[in-house]
Amino acid sequence: MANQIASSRAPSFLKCSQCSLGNLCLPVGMNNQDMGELESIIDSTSPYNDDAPVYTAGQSFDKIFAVKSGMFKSVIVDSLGNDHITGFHLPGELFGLDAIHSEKYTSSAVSLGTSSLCAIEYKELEHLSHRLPSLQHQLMNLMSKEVRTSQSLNVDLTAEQKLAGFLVALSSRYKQRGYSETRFHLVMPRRDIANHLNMAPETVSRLFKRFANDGLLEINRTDLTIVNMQALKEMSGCLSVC
Amino acid sequence: MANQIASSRAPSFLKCSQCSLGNLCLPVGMNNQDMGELESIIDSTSPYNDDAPVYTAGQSFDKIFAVKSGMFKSVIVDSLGNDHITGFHLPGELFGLDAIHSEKYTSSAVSLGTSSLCAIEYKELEHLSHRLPSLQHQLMNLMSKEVRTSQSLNVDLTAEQKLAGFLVALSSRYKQRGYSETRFHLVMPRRDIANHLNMAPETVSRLFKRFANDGLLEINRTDLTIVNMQALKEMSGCLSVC
DNA sequence: CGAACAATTGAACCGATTCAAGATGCGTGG
DNA sequence: CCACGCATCTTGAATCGGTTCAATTGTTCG
Repeated sequence: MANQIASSRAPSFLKCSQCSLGNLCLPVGMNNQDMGELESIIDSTSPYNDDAPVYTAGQSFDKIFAVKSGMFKSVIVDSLGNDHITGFHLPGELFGLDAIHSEKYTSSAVSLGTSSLCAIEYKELEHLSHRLPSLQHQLMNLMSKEVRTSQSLNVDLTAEQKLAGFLVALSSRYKQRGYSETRFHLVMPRRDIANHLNMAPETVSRLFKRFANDGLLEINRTDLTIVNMQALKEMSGCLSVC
Repeated sequence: MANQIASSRAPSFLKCSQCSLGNLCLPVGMNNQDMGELESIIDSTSPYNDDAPVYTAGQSFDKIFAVKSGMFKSVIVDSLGNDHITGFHLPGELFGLDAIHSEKYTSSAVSLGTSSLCAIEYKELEHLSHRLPSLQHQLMNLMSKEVRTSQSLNVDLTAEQKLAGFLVALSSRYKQRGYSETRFHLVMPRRDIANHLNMAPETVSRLFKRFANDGLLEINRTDLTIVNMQALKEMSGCLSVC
């Protein structure tokens, strides 16, 4: 609830360019005119409340999304009805790209707390990228990075390594977006962290306690301060970072 | 060390088009002229022997590859020196795409047994795809699919589910390429299967035995026959297929 | 044939889960 | 403003799937 509502009164594309495009991963190496073209296909939408779905698995795919504020999570559901959180999306990050292949969203995206985002028509983006090679390059880059990230999650790690790695990765993503890398809020509940990392919530709890006892971090509810980043990195096996 | 440089006597693109492009995933929905252009940037290389590396992690990225015959595996190495097999590559499949982002190969690719492949200059492919929208679309498709596949591997499954799912996925990939879906060779040793699925080789061994006892399959060394595909699919939780 | 390696089998062990309470925080309404 | 109730988080003890270690069998190839 801490995240403020984006009052979108001003022309949406302008607003959007200010609050999100600036630190969005797409416009690397694009000139102003290209940026203008990119902005023109981006729509701002009204905020999402807690647990509000952006899209649901199975829905036909048309847009990808960029987080403006707050946080979203992507969830897939297996045949037994168990769901699995494939990722959390921070401000400035894109999601929905995994749906391109099947032309349907393969996961559901849900807001954590109150969040807001920009929508981008994928058809238009693809079309635009024909004329803007740098944009296309950037898109492929993103996809490639996504592959690498989820591959590195596949290695077999202890619960300790996974949680340490999760925190280090989160920290570096916040840093990249201009937020503090040592202090931030764990917007998602323990249950979600546990689910994402394939462990029991109890294990997350025990580990946080141990990390705190060992002087690696301080944690109070959702308020996290990383004290010894180096130790966390080493503990994680630092695959995702090195 | 074993891999020599393309002894391309015949015009290489002709060679390659016959043995691989036909069931390669790229040229979906492309006309003949486009196909010709695609072929012209593809190089054929001479065969690789057992354990011969196509590229090594850290090498600067320039080409992606398509398997002509045999099998390759992709391996990443973590900071502790443990390696992890991120995937096996069957005839007709592409690999090396995960390197686009970092401009370096992030994994090593190694031949299993004797295998051969085609090389595609990524720069040229990217360039070509500016003029061929369908090719670009296809590339994004592939990347998106790759994301989805490695994401679905991240869910927490029992050893039984993982192995069953591995076999079902392998079967469907062979089928897609025109091979038998019920009988094929497990080219890779047990150790590699175990590594890929994050389990001990002993566990793979025990499970194969149980699957055989339960009448799900027959297995003799590398020679596998799937007897009860349906049961395997159900056992796997069939995330990768459904 | 015999060495070297891969695969199998058995038994002890361990990390993480599960189950079951308890503690803590938080919104709601009296 | 406090008390209640619900949800989340924490903590402890028992259990289990899968690993590890060790020994055996099987396979390949010089």
